[in-house]
Amino acid sequence: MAMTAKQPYHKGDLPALLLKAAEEELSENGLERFSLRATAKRAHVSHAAPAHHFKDMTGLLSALGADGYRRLIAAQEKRQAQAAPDRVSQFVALGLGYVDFAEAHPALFQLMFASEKPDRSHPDFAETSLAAFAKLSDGVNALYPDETDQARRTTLLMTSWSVVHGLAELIISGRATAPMQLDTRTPAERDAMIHAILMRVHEVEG
Amino acid sequence: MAMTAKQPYHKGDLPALLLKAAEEELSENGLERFSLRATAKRAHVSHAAPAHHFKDMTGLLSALGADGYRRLIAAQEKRQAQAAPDRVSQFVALGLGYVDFAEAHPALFQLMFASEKPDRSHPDFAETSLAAFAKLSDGVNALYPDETDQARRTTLLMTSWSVVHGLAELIISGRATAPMQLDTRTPAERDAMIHAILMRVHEVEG
DNA sequence: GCCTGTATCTTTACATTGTCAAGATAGGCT
DNA sequence: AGCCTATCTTGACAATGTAAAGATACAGGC
Repeated sequence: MAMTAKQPYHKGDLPALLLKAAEEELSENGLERFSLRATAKRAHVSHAAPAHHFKDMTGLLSALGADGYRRLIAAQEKRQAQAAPDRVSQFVALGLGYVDFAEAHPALFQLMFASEKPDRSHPDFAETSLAAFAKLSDGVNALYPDETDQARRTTLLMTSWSVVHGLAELIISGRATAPMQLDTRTPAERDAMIHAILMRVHEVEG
Repeated sequence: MAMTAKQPYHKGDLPALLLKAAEEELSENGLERFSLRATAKRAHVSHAAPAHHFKDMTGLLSALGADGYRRLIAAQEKRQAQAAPDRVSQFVALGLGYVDFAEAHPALFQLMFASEKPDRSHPDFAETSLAAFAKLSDGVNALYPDETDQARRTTLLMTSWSVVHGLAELIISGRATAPMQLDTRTPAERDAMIHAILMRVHEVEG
């Protein structure tokens, strides 16, 4: 996402400005109340300005979603950098980063995974979402280096993905708050609970 | 215009008609393109007619969501009736019914679990969603009748719920199709895969 | 039987939305 | 300099959810 130093016009880097404004709108109002015109207004441009950079709302949200995948991966890598180097710790870090991201950017997370507003065939969106999938897939495979049965690998991958994705969804929709008593947990307790949930899927010792 | 004999008014049971129309709209257009006016048009009433029975769109969708929870439970019970009576089979049936429902009514599922359009404090919505949660919770507890540690019970419940909910979300969003090759599976194969994924969480023998 | 009242439904109106088309602006290029 | 093209603004349009006012039809009291 690095931008060139040379500003194209008098307005500054409008695409970046719009992406920033769009995310702020998303955070404040949620995905379902997202408005293109409000985004333009927040960026101090006319309501039709976004159309020239992103063709329509789908284009803007596709670009924003692609950015989201990059930041999802970054959140996972941040956790991995803090974690012990063994396979299990590295795998759990993937899940913790996944949940971190969902909690920090719930509307963006929904945009990326549970919305038809972005265009999944958008080049950037498709590429980054595939990269995120590949990262998770690699993490699961690294947990079971000796597993050769393809069907079992699929089961392990889908179980891992399902549990972390489902947990993220249940947390950001507020449905996990009461069962897990999340509002009375310290960050360390929260991490320990998520660790226990994620590793319940795997018989590997951690 | 011919009138029915006993129905309250000349129009028949409009609330039920609207709920049916709303669900058809939801199925055909998805949650994000749902339109109250289109629903009214489908029911052959004016666009403002729904407001008198359900105050606004939130009211209609809350009622529809409540209906969804009842049918989610029904889908689970149908699977349970077909399954063997042992605890493990009954538990897996809960998960299969959960996924069945999500696949059969993806937009309704999203409305129930991943939307802010319905009002979760709506009496009917709150009650039925709680009943669905209780059913799942009971199923998990029945799997571990001897478990007394509350923290472990919570871990087991949240892991089970996360994995089945995440799997449902990944399936209906199309993200599980390729990894699981769902488009080349027979129903029996699909059930076996889901069974394997769900039971990966539990060390109980099945 | 008739009249009033009330629940039901329709019509009208309004602000907001996304998108398109036409006009305005300004920097780049020959 | 003068055209050109990308960029942005303005204006317009259809669709949407909601509220208010008008119309309709049944219920109940007299």
